[in-house]
Amino acid sequence: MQDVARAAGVSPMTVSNVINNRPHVRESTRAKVLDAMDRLGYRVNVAARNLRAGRTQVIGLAVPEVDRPYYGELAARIIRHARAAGYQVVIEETGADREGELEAIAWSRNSMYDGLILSAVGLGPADRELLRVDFPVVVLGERIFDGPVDHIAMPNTEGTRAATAHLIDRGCRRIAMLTGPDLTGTNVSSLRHAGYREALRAAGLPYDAGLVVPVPELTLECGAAGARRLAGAEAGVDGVVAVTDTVALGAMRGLADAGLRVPGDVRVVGFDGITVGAYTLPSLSTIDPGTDGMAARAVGLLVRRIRKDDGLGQPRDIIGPFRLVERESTA
Amino acid sequence: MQDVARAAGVSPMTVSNVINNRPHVRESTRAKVLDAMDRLGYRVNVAARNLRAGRTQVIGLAVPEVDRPYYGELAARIIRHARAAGYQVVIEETGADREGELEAIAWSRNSMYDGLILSAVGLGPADRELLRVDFPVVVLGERIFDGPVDHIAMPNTEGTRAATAHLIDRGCRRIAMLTGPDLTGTNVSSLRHAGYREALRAAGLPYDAGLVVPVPELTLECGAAGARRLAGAEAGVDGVVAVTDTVALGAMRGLADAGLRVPGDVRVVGFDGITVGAYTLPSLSTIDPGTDGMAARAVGLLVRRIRKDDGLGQPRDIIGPFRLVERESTA
DNA sequence: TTGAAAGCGCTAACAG
DNA sequence: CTGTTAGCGCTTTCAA
Repeated sequence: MQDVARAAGVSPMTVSNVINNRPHVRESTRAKVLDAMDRLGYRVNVAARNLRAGRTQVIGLAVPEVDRPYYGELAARIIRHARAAGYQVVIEETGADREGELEAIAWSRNSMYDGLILSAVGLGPADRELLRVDFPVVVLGERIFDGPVDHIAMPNTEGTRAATAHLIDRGCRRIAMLTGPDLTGTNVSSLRHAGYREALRAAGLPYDAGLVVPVPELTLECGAAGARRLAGAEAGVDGVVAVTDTVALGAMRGLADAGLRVPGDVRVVGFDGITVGAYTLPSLSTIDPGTDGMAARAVGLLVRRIRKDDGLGQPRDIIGPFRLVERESTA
Repeated sequence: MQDVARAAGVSPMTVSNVINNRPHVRESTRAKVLDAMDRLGYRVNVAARNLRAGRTQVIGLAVPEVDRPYYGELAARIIRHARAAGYQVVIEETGADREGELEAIAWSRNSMYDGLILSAVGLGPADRELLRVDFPVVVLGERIFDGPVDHIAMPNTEGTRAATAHLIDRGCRRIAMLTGPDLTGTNVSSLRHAGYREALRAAGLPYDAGLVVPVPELTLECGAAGARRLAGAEAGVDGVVAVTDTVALGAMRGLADAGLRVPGDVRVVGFDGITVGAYTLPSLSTIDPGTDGMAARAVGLLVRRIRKDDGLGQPRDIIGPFRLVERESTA
């Protein structure tokens, strides 16, 4: 910048004014500066600007795993909304555990980001105080109500209850659930499992622990293996509620491997509304939590916190709406 | 930091030494400093460190669209390799066009990133000179050979040739291709189309332009629509080569909608080796270009360029190996 | 409309 | 083992 100023015969301040399109610069001066910038191939140094400004225009996004379709779609939407608000997004993987999530928070405070969107699956109400940081954080998807930060939850229990009720509605009577490994606490699996259980109770159906199959990871592979295990162990299963769409897609594969047809023998419903579910054979019925809306709200809230927008007041707890999407897998 | 230094009764330099785990700090001093840091809730200011160091430990990754499974998986792998090398990753979307890609390069030069991995689909040999920047760039996936930057190409033509030959091997004689919109130049679609054509010629099969169906975007939706269009317009098609796995999955859906069975009536093969293809019904045969290997090489090369590692010499052009993965869709 | 001075927070180089 | 000096490149403030 010094160089440009010298080459243009002006002060660095004037160069700065030109770069930032500030008024009160004579046209001829502006032209001289632009010309010098061009000749010298000048680029602003973002690091210096950040230091001076005390912010980076970068937000962090911490998700369990980027290559799970749901998080890929979530990340894409967050990136777009952030960009629209003038922010770049750095993606971190937490590995779907509590430690990774806490680490993401700790890192963020190194002022590399102006704020953090944390898609949490491992944190629970007990970690409430650990979220008390002097730094804008929005937590997505986990149920830590009345915590110190803004929080956008999914309608986990309600959605799964609706999904299960939908199967019952379609005539299923022996409905299994494929869940994650941990049914204690307030993680996604236990909340969705609760919804499954509530729907059974509401319909007067028995809860059979043998029909609840935990899978170690929420992946296609584990979903397929879980479904095969289920098909081998339990007879007469006519419905499967999967904790996520990815697990559901794996399950449809596993059921086919076991010689069961979907929806003929077994109906299947997932949760998340990922795109590919609309195109599989059969297409997958699911609970759509409105991912784009969640992304928009998360970015919007975070940006307002970063800008210290008053009128936001206390941390907010938001639960979005959901929509049951009926497709072929429950037809 | 000043504050910490004052609180600990030492100089800022000593605080810096403690933070960076440098030797030659007496244990008692280190303890005092750590204590002061703790009490004051001190965090290093990354912006200042970046300014001082002239680098950010951040690399940019520009991809067409984050929520296409292939790019999601690619991004995940790049993030992991980058992290292992001590770098964070910012993801930018180019929107799959040349302008977006050039913009990504221009932005990067604003020294926000130490380097850029550009997954290019719109740039062509004509843009070779535009890549001549004083800034480490690795181009992924596009065929700009002998350009000014390192370049990791996919075996587009060879892979599609093998995929098509595989269909011929399986007895297909009227093989269609679903491609992207542009078959001129050196984009992914035209290169893969060339492989398709080569394989037909090698087998002595006629090339029928009516069997080449361009789709406007490489999405599930367009793949499905393209397949339906194909099924309506051409009779006796017994094989489909899709330009990507995503298009292939859409196509399997579209063929089913048209009453055609895969692989009974029509065999389908894709390209990219995305995970979900192993779990669909039927599972998708594909050309696996070794995405993780590409990601590792891209990050490795970029990091060496950033570190000005000599011994790398001239920009490199690398074409990875590929592997035909035979699954149910071509059984 | 333009410029001079000062400092954001950190660390390399060197001195003690 | 610890401290001093200086400067990375930018922009806010105030003066000309």
